[in-house]
Amino acid sequence: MRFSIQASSAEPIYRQIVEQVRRHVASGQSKAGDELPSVRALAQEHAINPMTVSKAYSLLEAEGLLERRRGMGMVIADVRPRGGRAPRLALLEPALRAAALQAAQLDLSATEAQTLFARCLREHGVTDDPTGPQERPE
Amino acid sequence: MRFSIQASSAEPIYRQIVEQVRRHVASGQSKAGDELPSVRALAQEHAINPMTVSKAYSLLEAEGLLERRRGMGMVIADVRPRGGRAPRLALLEPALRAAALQAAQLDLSATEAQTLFARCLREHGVTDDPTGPQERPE
Amino acid sequence: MRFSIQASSAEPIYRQIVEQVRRHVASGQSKAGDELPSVRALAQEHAINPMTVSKAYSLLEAEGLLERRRGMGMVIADVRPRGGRAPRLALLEPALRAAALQAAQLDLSATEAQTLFARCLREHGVTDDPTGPQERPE
Amino acid sequence: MRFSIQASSAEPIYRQIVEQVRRHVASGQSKAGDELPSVRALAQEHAINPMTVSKAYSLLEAEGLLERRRGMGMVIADVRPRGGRAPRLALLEPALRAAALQAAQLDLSATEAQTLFARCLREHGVTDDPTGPQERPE
DNA sequence: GTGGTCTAGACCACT
DNA sequence: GTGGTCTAGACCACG
Repeated sequence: MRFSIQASSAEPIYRQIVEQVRRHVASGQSKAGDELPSVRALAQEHAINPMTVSKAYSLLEAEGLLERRRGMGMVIADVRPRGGRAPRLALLEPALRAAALQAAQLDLSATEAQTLFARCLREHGVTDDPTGPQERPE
Repeated sequence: MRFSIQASSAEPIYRQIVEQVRRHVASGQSKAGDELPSVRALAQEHAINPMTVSKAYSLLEAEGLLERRRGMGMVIADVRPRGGRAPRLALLEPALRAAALQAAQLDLSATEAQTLFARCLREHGVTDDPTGPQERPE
Repeated sequence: MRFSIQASSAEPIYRQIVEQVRRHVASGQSKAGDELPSVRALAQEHAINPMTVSKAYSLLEAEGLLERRRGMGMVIADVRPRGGRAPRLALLEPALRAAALQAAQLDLSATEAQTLFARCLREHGVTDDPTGPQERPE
Repeated sequence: MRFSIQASSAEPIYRQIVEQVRRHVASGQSKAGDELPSVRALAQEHAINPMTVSKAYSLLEAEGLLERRRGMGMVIADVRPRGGRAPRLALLEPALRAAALQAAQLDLSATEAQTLFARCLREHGVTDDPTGPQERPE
């Protein structure tokens, strides 16, 4: 599993890790039993403090998303494989609700907002190319 | 001008105030000379610390968006009405970029993300109905 | 709220704090809105590192038992006032189950185990006196 | 001799083994000369690291409870059979003291705690059926 | 090798 | 004043 850490971001480093693991699991890119990079390895790779990584892992363990295999590192916990897209959309919704609120306060039109969003999606490589995990529409 | 303050939000209170004033002005819902609620009134109404309100107002004053009228509180400064959508869209873009990044990490399709966004916009009353402040060519 | 911290215990300090807050709330000795000692105050009182206290508070916040009042410290969250004894007994049960398992492996009789438990309860000031929390000999 | 190992427990695996052997011997269910499962057998049966089993056995050997018979594995050492209940009760007491402390902090009554303990004992098959060594307390 | 805990101290943000 | 974050380094426990 590859992490992208931005020390300059306003989002705390430990939280960047937490969120990325959550999304990685929710999107099915990580499955139960998959190993995570060791605290020390991840810390060294991104030149951050091991305790910062450890904090992120501990939170994920408390959340039940990770399991500690003593002496052997952390692995993705055996969370129920929640089939549909629904859980992933639920993770995205807060960000979109916040954006919609801002659009309302800015008195923009729906088309303006959606056109801008479409551009942002393209810039991040989000398309309708069905190459990802296949799932039945609900 | 009505404020919506959420003490439980991750966004600092003073920043919530700043952003809401910015959007209100950018969208033309507040015009030069409009008065803002007094520090004490706003603080009492939302049960927050007056210093927090004062900090927000001071930032906006430093930004040039507000002016301090002695004995009369703060009023919207005489900023040139910037007609176009461009500035308002620029204010919205960061939120949408963040959402697009999350959609990418969640491995969602563009259609899924936009369908959800459309729903969020509707829930916040954002439509294509041209009832808001019209764009005025200079 | 008074804390009893034993640095020599095998139980980590941050966990001692977490458990004591949990029990304090479960037993009704702390109610929603009650303030906790500040991180620095608690750290200084027991000569421990502020970060250790902060870790405990953060875990309790993630658990929903505490709320952060920004710039004003932590308070007991508005958890549903769970009336009965049932939740409190549930918190005690794991310890008693472990003890019962040990009694079984030691091939002790029920009376022997219960007599010993009765003595332990007395030593900790647990009686049937229905007058609320009494001072306990330490 | 049957072991019950829980990798998910907070108690270290090696310690689970040590404690179970101790109780087995203290209760007379294992006698001097009885063989223990081999390190490899025990490790394989519970899918744990052989070094973990070996560590437990070594501790017990250092304690004098086990003896290493070359080529024959470990056997229970020739410890004097200490007839009384006192040693066995002493092994149980720490668990009960911890439980009593929790009961005190939870502001439970003695009767509540003991009723719950009685149920836990029954669930583990601990009765007053006089199958073990009889003795009169005090 | 793994993660856990704690310390000491710095700096930041919010109220 | 409050808590949050991060660092650097130490020591421990486990496998």
